[in-house]
Amino acid sequence: MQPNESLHLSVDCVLFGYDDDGLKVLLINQKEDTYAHAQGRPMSQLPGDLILIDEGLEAAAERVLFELTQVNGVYLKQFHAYGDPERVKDHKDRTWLRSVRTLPDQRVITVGYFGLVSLHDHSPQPASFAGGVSWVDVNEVGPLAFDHNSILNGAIEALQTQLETHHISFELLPKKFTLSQLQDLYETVLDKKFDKRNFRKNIKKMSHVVPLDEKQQGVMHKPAQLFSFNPDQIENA
Amino acid sequence: MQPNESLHLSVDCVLFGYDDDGLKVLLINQKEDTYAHAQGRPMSQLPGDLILIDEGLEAAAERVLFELTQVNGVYLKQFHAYGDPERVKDHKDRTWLRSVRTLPDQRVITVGYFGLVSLHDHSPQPASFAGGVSWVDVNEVGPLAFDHNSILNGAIEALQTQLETHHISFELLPKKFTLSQLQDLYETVLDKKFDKRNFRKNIKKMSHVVPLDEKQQGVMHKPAQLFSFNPDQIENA
DNA sequence: ATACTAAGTGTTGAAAATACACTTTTATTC
DNA sequence: GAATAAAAGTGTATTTTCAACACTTAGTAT
Repeated sequence: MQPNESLHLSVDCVLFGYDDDGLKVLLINQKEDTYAHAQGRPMSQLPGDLILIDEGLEAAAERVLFELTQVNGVYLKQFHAYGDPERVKDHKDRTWLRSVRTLPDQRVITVGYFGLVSLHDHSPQPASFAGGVSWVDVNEVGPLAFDHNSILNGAIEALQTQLETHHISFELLPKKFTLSQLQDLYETVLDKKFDKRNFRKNIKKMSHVVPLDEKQQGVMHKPAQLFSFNPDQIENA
Repeated sequence: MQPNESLHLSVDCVLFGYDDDGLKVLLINQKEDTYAHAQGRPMSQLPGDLILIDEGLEAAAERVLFELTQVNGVYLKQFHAYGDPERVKDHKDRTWLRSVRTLPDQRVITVGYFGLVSLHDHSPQPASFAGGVSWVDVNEVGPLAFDHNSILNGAIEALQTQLETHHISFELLPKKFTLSQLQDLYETVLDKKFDKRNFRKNIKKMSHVVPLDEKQQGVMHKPAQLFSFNPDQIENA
C-alpha cells in the first residue's frame, strides 16, 4: 500500500466580518436533503474545499473565499492544520459527504485559514453560491459539521493573538473610522473592556493611526473625529 | 481529474536539543550517491516522512521522532503547513527524491512540528537510523534540501514565541538545574542578554520553579542552588 | 593562606499601566 | 431658542513594572 493513498487535503476558511453590531463568521448551510435535515437539524459548516493539484495552500484559501464572496485581496492567515483521521467520520457528516463528494470515505486533512473583512462600507454578497450562506454572530454559532467548531475556536484564538501582536484592526474597519469604533472592535474581539482615556492614549502612540480633517455626520450627539490608517506606517508591533 | 489526485502529505520535524553548549537541531544527511554529492555538496535535511493513511498528524510526527531518536514523549508542537507546489521541485531535490521515493514527482504538502529535548542527562542516540544523523548548532546550519531552511526558520520563531508566552523551558533542561542554566537557555533561544538580578526576580515570581535542598557539586566555584519544575504549577502565562 | 570563579543579593529612577469624572458638541424636542 | 439627550473628548495622581547598576560569598585548586 502506498503510504498515503487516498489521503486528501483541503482548506477551511473562517471568514470574520465586522461591523458596528459585532463580529460575524461566514457559514454555509448544508441544504441538500441529508440525514441531518431528516433529523430536523440542518447543519452549517465553514467554507472549504479540496486543494487542486497544482495550487498553493494560500491560493486555495483565496479561491474558496472569492467563490463565496466575490471579494479579492482579503487579509488571510493560516493558523492550524487539522489531521485527526476521525475528523470527518461522524455519521451525520458522512451521510452529507456522500451526497457531495465522489470519494466520501477518504480521509481529509485540512488547513485552517482565517480571513478578515469589513462589513461597514460594502457587505460582501455571499449570495451566488450553491447553498445558503450567512453571517452569524460569533457568539451565536451552533453546532457545526465535522470538527468545524474546534476549527472556529482555533481561528478566534488566532485572531485575538494577532490583534494583540500585529496591527490588523484596519482590516475589519471602514476606511474612515472613529476612535470609539476602534475601541469597540478591540473590546469585541478580545472580549474585554478598556478605559476610554487610556485606550486613546495608547492609540496616540501609534503612528499609523492618523486623524483626518473630517468629522462624523448625521449623528445626534457630538460628532466624532474621523481617523484612517496610514499603510506606510504599519510596523510589526 | 480528481481535485487532488497524487497530492501527498508529510510531516517534517525540527527537533531542538539543548545543553550547556547551545541549541542544536537534529539533521539527517542524504547519504546516497546523488547529484548533490556528485557536486561535492552533500545536503542535509530535516527528518520527515509521509503520513500513513490512518495516522494523525501529531502521531506521524511522534513516529518520525521515535524512529530517529528512540525517545518517546517529547514535547511537540505544530507550527505551520508548507504547501507551495514548487517546494519540492528543485533539481537537486528531485534527483535525490528519485533515489528514495516511488513517486518522486508528486507534490508534497508538509506540516511542520518542532520538538524539544534536553541533551543534558541523556543524549538521544540518533545512531540507528538509515543515514547519518547529527546535532548541528542552530547558528551553523548550512543550506538544507527543499525548503527546509525556511521551515527551520519558522520553527525557531515559533520556539521563541512559545518560550516567551508559555512555560516550556523545562523541556530543554535537566530535571535539576541552576538559575544560570535557565538564564543561559533564555539568552540562547531568544538571542538576547538578560540582567542577572532582574532575571532572578522574575523567576522568583514563577511558582512552578521550585528550589531544591541540594547544591551543584564538583564545580570549582561557589556551588549553585539547584531548582526543579513543579509540573502541577505550570499555568499558561 | 591565597587566588580564582561563578553564585548570590537590593536599591533607585524611569516608564508604563491603571483608576477615575467632568465638559463639550451636535441633533432633537417642545 | 431653551432644554434635553447622547456620545465625544480630555488630564492627573497612583501603582506597578522595567531597567540599570556593583559588591560579597562559598567553594575548589594551588
